[in-house]
Amino acid sequence: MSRAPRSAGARRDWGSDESGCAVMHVDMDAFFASCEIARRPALRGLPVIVGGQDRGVVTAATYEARAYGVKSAMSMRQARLLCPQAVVITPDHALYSEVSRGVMGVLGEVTPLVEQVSVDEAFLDVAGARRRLGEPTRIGAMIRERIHREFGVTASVGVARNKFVAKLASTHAKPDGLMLVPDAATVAFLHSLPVGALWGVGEKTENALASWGITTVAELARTDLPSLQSAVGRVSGAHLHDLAWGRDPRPVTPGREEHSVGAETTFGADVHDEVVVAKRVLELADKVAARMRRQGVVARTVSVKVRTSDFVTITRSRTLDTPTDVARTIYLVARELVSSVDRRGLPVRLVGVRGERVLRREGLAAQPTLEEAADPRSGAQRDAEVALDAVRQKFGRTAIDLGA
DNA sequence: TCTGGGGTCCTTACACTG
DNA sequence: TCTGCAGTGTAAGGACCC
Repeated sequence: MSRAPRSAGARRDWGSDESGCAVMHVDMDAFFASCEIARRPALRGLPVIVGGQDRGVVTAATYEARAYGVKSAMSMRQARLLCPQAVVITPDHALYSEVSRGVMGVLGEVTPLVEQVSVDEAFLDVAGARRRLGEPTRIGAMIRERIHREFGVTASVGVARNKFVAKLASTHAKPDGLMLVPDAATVAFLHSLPVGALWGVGEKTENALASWGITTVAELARTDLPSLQSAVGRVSGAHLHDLAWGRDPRPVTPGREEHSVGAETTFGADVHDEVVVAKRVLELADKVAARMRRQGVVARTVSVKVRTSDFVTITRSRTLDTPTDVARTIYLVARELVSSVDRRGLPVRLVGVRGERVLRREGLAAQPTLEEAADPRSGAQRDAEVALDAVRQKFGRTAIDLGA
C-alpha cells in the first residue's frame, strides 16, 4: 500500500497524447485487504484491516477503514482505537503470493518487459506491445479488467514517459483508476506536487528540505544544484533535482536479482534471557538458509540486527571466508555477533539475521569450498539441511526443526 | 500502551595496501 | 624506515520503500 503523499490538484485530466509514453506502472489497490475480500465476499463494504495481532502494525486497510484515519504502518493498537468496528485479519502471505503470481502472469502476457517491484506492483515497458494491443491506456484498461475479472481485486495504472512519473500517475489514479501523464505535461504535473511525492524523500529529508524553505517539487526544481546538495547530500541532491524535472533514465529491467536474504522477528514481550534470544537466532538462521537454498544463492556476509527495549537498533556484520547457505554456519556467526552487542543491560525487543552480498551457488558447488576443505563436516551439514528441506516440502514447514 | 518485516541504497569511518 | 596519499574493502548506521 503506497504511502506517498498525493495532491488533489494533480488528480485531473492532463491530456490524451500518448506518444512518448511507453512506461506503465500497475499497482494493486489495498492489495492484502482486497485478497481477503475476494476470498470472503461478505466483507465487501466493511472496514477491514490486515495486520499483526499484539505488537504489530497495519499492513493494509480497505478504503472504508481509511475513512476513519487508519493508515498503513500505524500500530494496530491505534488503528483499533480509531476504528473499533473494523474486521481485523492476520496476514496470509501464501494467499497474497498466489494472487500476485497470477497477476504477474497476466502482465507477462502483455510484454516480457515486466519488472516486478514488490508483491503488488510492477513496471511494464509497452513500447513493443503497442502494435499488437493498441495504445498504452487501452492496454492498461485491458489489464485492469482482466485482473478484476480473474482475481476479484482492483488495480490502478499509471502511464507516462518513465518509471518515476508512471509510479506517481498510478498513485494519483487510486483507487481503481487509470491516469495518463503525457510527455508534454510531465513537468506541470510534477510541479503541482508536494516535495514528499519524490522518490527518496521521507520524513527526515522532507524536514531537511523544509528548513531550506523547500516544500514543493516546483521549489526544489528551481533551487540551484549546489544548495540542494549541501542540504541533502551530493548523490541525493542530484537525484532529486533530476526527478523534479521529470528525468529518470532507469529502464524497465525484468528479472532483478536480490542482494540479500533476511528474516527478523519482534518478541511478544521483551526478552532478557540469552538462551531465548539464541534460540530465536537459530530459527532465523534456519529460515534464511532454507530460503537461500531454495533461491540457489549463497551469502558472503552475515549480518544481525538487535533492537533493545528503548527502540535503539544496533547492527553487526561479518564477511565470511567462504560464501554459505548452511544454517549452522550462519547461526554460529550470527550468535557471536548478537553476543558482541552491548545492550546496556536492556532486554531485546527484536532480533534479525540476514545473508548479504549474495551470489548464485552455481559454479561454487562444483568444487569443495574452502569451508568444506577446512571442516569436512560442513559439507555433511549442508547435505543434512537439504534433506531437511525435502522433509519440510513433503510434511510442512513445522514438521522438523534444526537442533542447536 | 507507540512504533512489523521484507528489502535497497547512501554516507561515513576506518583499516589495509601500494 | 618513515610519512603522506589515494584507492579499495569492510563495517555500521540511517533513510527510505512497499
